[in-house]
Amino acid sequence: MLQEKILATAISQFGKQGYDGASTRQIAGLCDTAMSSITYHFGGKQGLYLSCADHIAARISERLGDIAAQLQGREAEMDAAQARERLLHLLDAIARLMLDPDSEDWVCFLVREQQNPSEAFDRIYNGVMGNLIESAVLLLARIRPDMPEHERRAQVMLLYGQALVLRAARASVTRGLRAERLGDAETGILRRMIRANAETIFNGGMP
Amino acid sequence: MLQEKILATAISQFGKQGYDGASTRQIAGLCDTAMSSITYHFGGKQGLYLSCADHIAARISERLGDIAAQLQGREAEMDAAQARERLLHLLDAIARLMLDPDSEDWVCFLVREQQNPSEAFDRIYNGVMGNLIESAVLLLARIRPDMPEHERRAQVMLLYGQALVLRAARASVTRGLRAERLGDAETGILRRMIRANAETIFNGGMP
DNA sequence: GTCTATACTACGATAGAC
DNA sequence: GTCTATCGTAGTATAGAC
Repeated sequence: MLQEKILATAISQFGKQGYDGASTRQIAGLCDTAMSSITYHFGGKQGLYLSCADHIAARISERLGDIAAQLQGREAEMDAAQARERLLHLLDAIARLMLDPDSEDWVCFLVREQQNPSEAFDRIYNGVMGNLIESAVLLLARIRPDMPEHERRAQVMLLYGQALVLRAARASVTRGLRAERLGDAETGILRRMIRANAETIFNGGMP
Repeated sequence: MLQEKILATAISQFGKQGYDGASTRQIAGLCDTAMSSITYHFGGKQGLYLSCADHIAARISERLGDIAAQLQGREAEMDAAQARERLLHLLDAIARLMLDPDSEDWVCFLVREQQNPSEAFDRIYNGVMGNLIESAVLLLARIRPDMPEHERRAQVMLLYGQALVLRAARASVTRGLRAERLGDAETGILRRMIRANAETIFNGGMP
């Protein structure tokens, strides 16, 4: 399917080079087609970019949607131990996402987009990201009912930050770990430590 | 000074729009000068970009250099309690940096640069960022001598990640906190929680 | 639907006047 | 040092053939 090929190529190019850096000519060229195909199928560069955002939202759903769907509205029924396991699982899934080479392009797209959010960010946030944050907040409410709501929200963002850094500051992380790249060994350590930190934080302030 | 004005404007534009998105014409225009001034003073767009990197490294030094300088080589002499206070102070300084509106432009520059690191990233990393990471690793070694070196390195990156997320995913953080922007109230909570999390993590696994 | 042609704009670099 | 003028290149958009 030409449209899908263009979409995948565009996400890769936008992710690598940013909106302005990527060119429709080059994207079309990589798909062995003419630039005007993009106009025809997506209405232009801007339209292509927004379609990329929708596609990314769909991919996040594919990958994390199961977890979020299982949670949908059930957070309130869980006991603290169940909620804890679910949240740890969610955090690990996000960490794996940030470490997965296959997701590099579109996570880069997303990180770039957050630097100056446009309509594309709205689509992704409203599509799935917001749900992932809200689910985590609800789970944390079961784990730490003592904590004020606004602190729980802050805590969720900080927990996600530990995963995000693995992609957003990849260049610093590889150097900081004195590694050439994040291989299986580094990946394993980082995932274990994110989990351990989260568990420690869940217990924080509680006897 | 025209050169400094161009530099400040360029950091802002590169930060907001990325390397390709920013244009030398526009940067010159914002400084009420001709585009060829950039050629004259910096040798071209690429030269200007690298000068921005050096300027950013200098600004990080201004702001965090004191902390790093005080630490220079003294980490080994400290006892665990001193090291703990120093590292908490360093983390808070970085968190404040990520929250400070004045640093928005150049932190954006840095986040963008990490998406596909060039020579500009080398200059900043070798200039100051590497030192900040290594200092933190040495401090953590005093606090958690039981922890293997490679885990300490990973832990430092995760701790920094909690601060980084405040800038790199600002759009998600403000929405996640249900805030319009990160004001004094949110800033205070986030800084307190980063500190509390770090303290908890320092104790993690220790009785 | 997909291609070729072309129009139009904006960019970075550079030469030369002052 | 700073400016104007110009060149070549590369971008998006669009019209029209097939």
